[in-house]
Amino acid sequence: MTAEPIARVRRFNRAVTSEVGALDTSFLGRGRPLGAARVLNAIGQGRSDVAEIRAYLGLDSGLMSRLLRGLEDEGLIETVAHPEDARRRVARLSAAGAREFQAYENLSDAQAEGMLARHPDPAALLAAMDLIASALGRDRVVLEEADPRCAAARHCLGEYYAELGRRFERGFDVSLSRDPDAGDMIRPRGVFLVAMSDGLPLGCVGLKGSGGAVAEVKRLWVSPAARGLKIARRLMDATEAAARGLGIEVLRLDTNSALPEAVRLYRTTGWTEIPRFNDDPYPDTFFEKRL
Amino acid sequence: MTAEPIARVRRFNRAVTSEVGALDTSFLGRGRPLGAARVLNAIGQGRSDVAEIRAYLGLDSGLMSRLLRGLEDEGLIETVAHPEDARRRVARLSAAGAREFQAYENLSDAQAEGMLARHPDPAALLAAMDLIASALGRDRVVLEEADPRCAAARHCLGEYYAELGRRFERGFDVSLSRDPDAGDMIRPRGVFLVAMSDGLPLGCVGLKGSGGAVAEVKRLWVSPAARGLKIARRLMDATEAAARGLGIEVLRLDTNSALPEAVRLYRTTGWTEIPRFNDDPYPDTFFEKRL
DNA sequence: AAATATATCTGACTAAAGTCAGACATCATG
DNA sequence: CATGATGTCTGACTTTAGTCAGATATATTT
Repeated sequence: MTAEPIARVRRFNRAVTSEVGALDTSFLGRGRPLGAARVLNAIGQGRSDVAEIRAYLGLDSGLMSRLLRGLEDEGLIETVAHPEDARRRVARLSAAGAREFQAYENLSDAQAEGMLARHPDPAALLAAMDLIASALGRDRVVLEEADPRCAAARHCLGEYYAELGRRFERGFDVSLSRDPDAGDMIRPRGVFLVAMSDGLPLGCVGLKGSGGAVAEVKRLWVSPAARGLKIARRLMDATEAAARGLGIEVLRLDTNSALPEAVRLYRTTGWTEIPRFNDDPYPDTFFEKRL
Repeated sequence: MTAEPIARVRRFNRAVTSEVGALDTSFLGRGRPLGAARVLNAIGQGRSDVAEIRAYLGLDSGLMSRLLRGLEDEGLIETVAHPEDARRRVARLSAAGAREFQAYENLSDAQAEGMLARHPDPAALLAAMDLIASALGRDRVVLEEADPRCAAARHCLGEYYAELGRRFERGFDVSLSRDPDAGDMIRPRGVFLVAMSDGLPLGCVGLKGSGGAVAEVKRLWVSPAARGLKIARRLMDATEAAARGLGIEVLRLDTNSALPEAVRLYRTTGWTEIPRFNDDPYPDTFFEKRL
């Protein structure tokens, strides 16, 4: 790494600024000023409360009012009083507004698709984008309880299995492992948590309950794009809190010494190593924690 | 990769847009409107011809004229007629303007430094940024003749040696290899080419001449951030052209089967495999091309 | 019920950005 | 040297974004 790190960050900034500038003008390309386009998009994304949009876009109340009136005159939105508080207003897209919003979506999709299509290694490009977006949005990673069979969870589990396949010398085959039943990782028996960053799942963990006082932590995974951001730590803390809420008294987990970051995390967060407690062929290290 | 690729690109766009927005407002933080700040920066970056700046920033001639007048009134720039064409004007920073430009530079540097400092793995972040910036600026990669001892060349060679160290089973030690003399890769004996993308060196190649009709191609390398963009191909084509210009009739090179992309490139671009022609311990494959 | 707080709207304003037509000087070409 | 093209400048204009001070209606608190 001889080249100046700061110069490289600034080169990156220049590159994306000109690209993003092109994106902005494409928004203007639909003959609508940026302010109005931003409000239309905010409404299209599901923000309906006018005050919420105002806070999100950082707009003055007077300006916001005029922008809404303009979109209404164009027939793109409708506003009504909030059912629970008649001072507030809620906005929603009309049929024409939905079409217009979709046109903006299509422009963005086309731009994104073009960028991928032009690159010789789209997977590498996506990995780099995920890394940067996760770094910039590190404060906006939220943990959500999810069904282990939902799309976000399946994405995480797929990546988790693929990574075990790469890291274990003899690969990894889920069918040989004791794949937990989804029902055991849903309330009231257990929970499944996904770490989401602006729509992209970046990590997961499962708490597999049995109905008794002992439960198992399974499937802890964090995307390579987000390692070092303390997401695993947050997932584990949230799992423990959920376990306490379910009346669980003892947590157990199995892992493998080929995953040293995981082992290190357990050792530094109050887990104690215990003898093997199952006959799964993959794990070689076992931990327990009393809550 | 279950998650929608296009959704991931758009997540990246959102993340950098808000970051770049924050950068823009920091420019406004110095009490100067964005237009004037952009012109000042363009001049600071060495663009002096007014027409060129106008084209670069996409400004109307009237607006440009007023922005220049404003900066002149502030005492930040001076404009004079172009020495070869009195219709055109050239602008340059005054001492006060240079200080003001430096203040903007420092803001940008601090922002870049902060981004790196906040990340757990700056090297990975930089690699991702290089990859994306190279992908976005792929059309702006230019080949330049350089001294093999200059900073850009040394950067490339350092990365090249490091990569050989990783790819060869027994590592790589330059001192055991036949390191060409810099003088042999400079005109009139040879050339050294560097592929530059907005200031960052992305690849290199050396033509090592001996004064005779036979010369050797050495040190072909392309940054992992820019693989697949046909830079190696362009470097080799430029090398051949330069060799022809130097009156060279036969090119040779040695390589290693641990570098299959390189071997594939040579095979598909008119090189023919020949018997070993040196006793360097590292190469195991040898090629020749008649010009 | 009165006082206060909140959310939106309206009118009057400013700053910045951008557009357009024409003036002017200079250069290139026949 | 006349003609047309080019680059900059000026004045008059519009659009967009944003600010601020009330006005109005509704909710919350005392």
